[in-house]
Amino acid sequence: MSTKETITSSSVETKERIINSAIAVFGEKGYHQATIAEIAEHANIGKGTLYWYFSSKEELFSGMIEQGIETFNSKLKVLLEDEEPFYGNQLLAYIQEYLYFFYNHRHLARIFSSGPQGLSDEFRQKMLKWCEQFIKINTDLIQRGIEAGFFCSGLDIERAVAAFTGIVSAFGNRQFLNSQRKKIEEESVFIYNLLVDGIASKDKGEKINDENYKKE
Amino acid sequence: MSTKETITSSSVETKERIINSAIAVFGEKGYHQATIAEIAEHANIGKGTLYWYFSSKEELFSGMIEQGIETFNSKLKVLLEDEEPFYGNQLLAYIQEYLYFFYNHRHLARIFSSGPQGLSDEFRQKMLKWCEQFIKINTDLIQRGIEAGFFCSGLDIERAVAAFTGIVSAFGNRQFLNSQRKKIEEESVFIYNLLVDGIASKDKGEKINDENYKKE
Amino acid sequence: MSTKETITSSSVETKERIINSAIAVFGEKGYHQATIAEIAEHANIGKGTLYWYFSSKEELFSGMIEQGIETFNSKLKVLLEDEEPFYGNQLLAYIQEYLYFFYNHRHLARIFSSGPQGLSDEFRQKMLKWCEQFIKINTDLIQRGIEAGFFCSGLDIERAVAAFTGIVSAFGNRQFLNSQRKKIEEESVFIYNLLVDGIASKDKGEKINDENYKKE
Amino acid sequence: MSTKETITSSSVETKERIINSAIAVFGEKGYHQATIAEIAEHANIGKGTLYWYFSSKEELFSGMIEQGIETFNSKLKVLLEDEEPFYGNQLLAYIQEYLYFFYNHRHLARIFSSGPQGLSDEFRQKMLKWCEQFIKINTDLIQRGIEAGFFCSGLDIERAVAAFTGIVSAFGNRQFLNSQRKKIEEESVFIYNLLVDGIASKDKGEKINDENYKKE
DNA sequence: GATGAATGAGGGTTCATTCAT
DNA sequence: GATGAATGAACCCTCATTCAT
Repeated sequence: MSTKETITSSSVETKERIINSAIAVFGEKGYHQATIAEIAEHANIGKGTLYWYFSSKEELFSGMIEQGIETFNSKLKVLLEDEEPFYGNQLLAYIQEYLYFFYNHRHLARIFSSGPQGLSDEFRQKMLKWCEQFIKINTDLIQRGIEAGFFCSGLDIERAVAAFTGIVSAFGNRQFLNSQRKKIEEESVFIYNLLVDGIASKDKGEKINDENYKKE
Repeated sequence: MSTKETITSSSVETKERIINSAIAVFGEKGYHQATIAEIAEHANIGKGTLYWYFSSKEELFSGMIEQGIETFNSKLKVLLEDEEPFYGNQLLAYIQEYLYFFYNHRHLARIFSSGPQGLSDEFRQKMLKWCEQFIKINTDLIQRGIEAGFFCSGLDIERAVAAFTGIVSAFGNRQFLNSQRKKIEEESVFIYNLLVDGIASKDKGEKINDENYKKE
Repeated sequence: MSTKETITSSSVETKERIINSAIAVFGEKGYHQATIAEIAEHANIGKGTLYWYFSSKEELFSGMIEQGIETFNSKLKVLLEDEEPFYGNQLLAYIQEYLYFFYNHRHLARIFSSGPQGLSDEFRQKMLKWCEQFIKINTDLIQRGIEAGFFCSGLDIERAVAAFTGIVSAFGNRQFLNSQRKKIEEESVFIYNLLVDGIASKDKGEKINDENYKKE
Repeated sequence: MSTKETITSSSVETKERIINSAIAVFGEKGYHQATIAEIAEHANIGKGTLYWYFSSKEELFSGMIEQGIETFNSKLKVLLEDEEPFYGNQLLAYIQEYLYFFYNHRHLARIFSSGPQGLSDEFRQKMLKWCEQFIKINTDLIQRGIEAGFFCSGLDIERAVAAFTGIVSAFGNRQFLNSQRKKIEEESVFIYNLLVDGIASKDKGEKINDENYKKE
């Protein structure tokens, strides 16, 4: 290993350590309540060092999220590209991955649902971009389900994506609020079944469709 | 009307004005980014006056949320106590009320989803209490659905509540992010149908149950 | 005196105290080396109080200079508007006023000669405006001298103003460097005589004019 | 050329490059606003390298000025030692040299006029020494003029030096502020004539002397 | 009841300087 | 000789809170 590589690897290590500390501290306290001093201390570096790698608190925050999002997105993409003959299995794996991620990155989830209050327009733009990417992937998931004949052909995709995201987020937050990790596999199955069949008993009233809804 | 009453009514008015300003400013900026100065200015009073009605920023915040929650909860309770013979109609009305509230009180929604980061333990306790109340009401809703034979008898209520809350929140946030009001009625029907029947086509694979899941 | 007046007068007093402290501290240390903490301490107020009156360090600096400049300019204007039959007396009084001011406001003088390095464009604009005002007043002085037949009719006014300003500034700085106040009256007379007759002996070589300069 | 010499010459070169960068950056931004990082970058070296040649920012600053001053002083000295029969020519050449230098080294001029605010006592001492050297040279110039019978024999030399320095500095700064090079030759003649004869018309009132001044 | 001037702890950021490589 | 990552003291500024009027 050459000197240069050593230096580089050490630099990367420090940056990694900073990001991990950022995840820990931002995750626990939220953006505004977390302090640079605490993050630096957590990473065992001086405050100034942090500024060698990130030009501002916001950039650190943004960099941290970006990394997480990219990791997450790429994991989801891999799952989507899997050559699984039965779509249902793919869906189930996808839901599990989602819950795992929410469990391990509660702060990211919270940031996404709480919105980028009090941050720069630049950050807002980035958030928007991430959201779009995110929705795109989920849209792909649903789309594929329709193509596979798994979901109804007339499904309103946009709404389905919203519902899907909402359910998974809620389960993620629930894990956080209870501060205890549920068996993620069980939860995944529950969500899967809800999507597949709903939760109504089979002798329930009819579904509402445009026709009978208008009659009311 | 005696002088005292006049003063009192004026006090109530002022407190009301402060809360409304708090809703406006906290709603726009979030807790940490909103300042007492701005809220006081928005309410056309001096900062000192605000402290006469609320002993701290956090108390104001907490008071504001409490009011909103209580309004919301009581609305939902009224719906639940309605003597509606068909549970489905009740459920649909409930969903609509939910979405309307989210649309009109986006900030509260955001606060709930963003969690109580960086606030006192006392506040955290209150949040927990509100959450419990909230979950309780939703649990009642689902419970009633089971009793009415509308929902499956074996339904995991806790999970169903989480899923329900998540879906509705997601639709609420979507309205906010897109900055355009969707047709709430249509969205309600979509959610209703998802709960009733799921979104899968009817020639899909079987539901997963404990037995076939273990086999994988 | 009404309550309101009392409050106002107290506010004015505080602001005045801050400006005086700013004069003292900026004057001694220069802009970048002076700290808000020291100025506040010198004024016997909290740091935050300073920000109630001035929105930034630069605004305080700028406000301080503006006040000084305006005081100075108005003093000079009064001298110019004096109904003095003999221009020479007016000139002498003007020079004296100048030296007094330089002696009492060395920092202002220094700021003007050192230029607004490291400050905002807004400040730079203000400086430019002040400079113009300042040059305007001095130009009036010289102009009036020409009209009174005191200065040569063919005098290059712009250059004369530059020379005049330079001489007086140099005497002001000299007082500062030596840290001892010379007898300002004597210095004024010296400057006056230099302007009137130069410092050459009368059997010196001729003045240079366009003709004999070209011959060289 | 031996290796050692090569290294040494390279060292000298590097040091030279640092000083030139210092001139550029200090000149543009002023002492406190210039950063070591920027100077190093401008010189295309690492920050650490700069500290190998100069032990501190202040020492760099001081070294830079010293070099400039010495260059200037030696130029002026050469002019003084010139064997010119007519003093007026020497004076004129001196003035021109002055203006040229100011034009080419505006930053040094500014530093001198802005004073050593916020720097160490050691630096202040150096500044004082340089000032003295500088005044000494100018004093020599004026002294020589008196000896040559060009200036009045009773001239107050100290004051004459101050006035002379002030005038030339003002013309130098003017060049800088206007950002356009005046015709230095013309300006020199103006200054020369002002020194020789003043700027008053010849039917002006009398010079003020101790006798008639006291009468007022 | 109402006000707003005063406070000061606390946080983000800069930058001269050091030192291991 | 040369480098640049690491450091931390110091500074400007914000803002919740208080209190005399």
